[in-house]
Amino acid sequence: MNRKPAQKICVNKSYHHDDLRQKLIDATRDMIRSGGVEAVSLRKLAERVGVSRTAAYHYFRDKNVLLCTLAEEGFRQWQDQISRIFQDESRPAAERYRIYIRWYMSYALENAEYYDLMFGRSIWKQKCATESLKAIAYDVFQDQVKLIRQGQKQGFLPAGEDSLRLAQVSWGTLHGLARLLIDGIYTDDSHIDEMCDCAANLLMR
Amino acid sequence: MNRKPAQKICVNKSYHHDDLRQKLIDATRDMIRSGGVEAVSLRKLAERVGVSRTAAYHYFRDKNVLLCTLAEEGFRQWQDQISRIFQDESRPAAERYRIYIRWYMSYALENAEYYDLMFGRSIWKQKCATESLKAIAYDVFQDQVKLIRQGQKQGFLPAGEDSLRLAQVSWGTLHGLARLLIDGIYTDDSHIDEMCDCAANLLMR
DNA sequence: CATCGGAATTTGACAGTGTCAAGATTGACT
DNA sequence: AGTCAATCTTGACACTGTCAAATTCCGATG
Repeated sequence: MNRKPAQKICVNKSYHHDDLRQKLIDATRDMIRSGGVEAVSLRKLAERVGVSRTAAYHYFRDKNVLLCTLAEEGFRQWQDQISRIFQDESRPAAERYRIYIRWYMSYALENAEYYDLMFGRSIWKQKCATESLKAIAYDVFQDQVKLIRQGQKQGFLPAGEDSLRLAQVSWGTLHGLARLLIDGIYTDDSHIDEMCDCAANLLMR
Repeated sequence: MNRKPAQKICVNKSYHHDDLRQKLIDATRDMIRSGGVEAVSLRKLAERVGVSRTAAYHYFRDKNVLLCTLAEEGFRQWQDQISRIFQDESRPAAERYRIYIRWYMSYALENAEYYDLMFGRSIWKQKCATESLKAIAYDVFQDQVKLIRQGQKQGFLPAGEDSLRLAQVSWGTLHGLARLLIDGIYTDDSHIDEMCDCAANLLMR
């Protein structure tokens, strides 16, 4: 129990950052954007923020919770952007849906690492997802089902199919294409618009 | 220079297993099946085979090459099974395609960890895939394009679409659904057949 | 004003991981 | 018998996530 008062002069530069939590989140987002989820290391993160290795554990139970927090943030923006697309009354509903498809794919490719975080196995496999993350994701999917049902009523989506199944399959199509491109299985990304249109043609008629 | 005859008396319990390479592959396959790609550790693998930590490095340049070898094996079986489905002349072509879709999904779910290896990011991202792996995967995809083109000629797939795009999108649909289920984003796996049928309905008409 | 509690942060430690460089062991061939 | 190259082991390094136990600090209480 020694410890001299000593260096309090130069203040809490070392101890007590304000809003370390937010700083951690911001830095993590940066790391994901540049190097992907796999490049996120709690130790590098700490070094980057200028704090000790285990400091983050005060704000996030473990690495998984930190990642879930980021993913949650992603889903909120995702939801915003989609609702913005479909609120644009200046275009016919069917065209909005085509735009949505193109937006989906370009978002996924431009934010590949972030998309991978949100929809990747690292977070969702075997009950890793936070309750609040599951909640927002479920919400987003429900929005999707509503849009599909609406599209069926408006006549540009096949009315014969069950709305839930149609939502699952149409999301599956977009997600599948996105993943195949992001993961590097489809190596030619110079015909994405054609792929989008082809998908749209199958869905809408 | 093949040293085949060379059968030592007995011994070599410690040094010189025969066909260690194959033993490593087999053990790795087991580990993948039970715990997934992420559960594969070279050290555990070595311990399991009864060999030292770095023994595997004599047969595989690194962990990635080992995994690619396994994936390659998977693709070969994959190709076999598909060609078997489409060679069954007792059923009409359109029905064969429906069967294929159901087979795809059930294979993916029953061999989730293996599917994840074959089509997962861990292998394909940023030039990790072996040349021979890329070759067989490309081959499988080309088969797919041929089947699509054939289906278009036979009239149960939309003739207006470009065959390549249609192959990309249809695979995308199946892959997307498989991934969403495997990765635990779709949590309800009790309506898979309905999802398959819905996908088939969109594709064929 | 001193002190004390609890929150914030650090240090130390442990069990993992992949992989490299060097050394040890072996069987086959001369 | 001796050599050689293939095979396998040992040692080491730099990473990783996370736990337990210190330490440091701020603010409220006496």
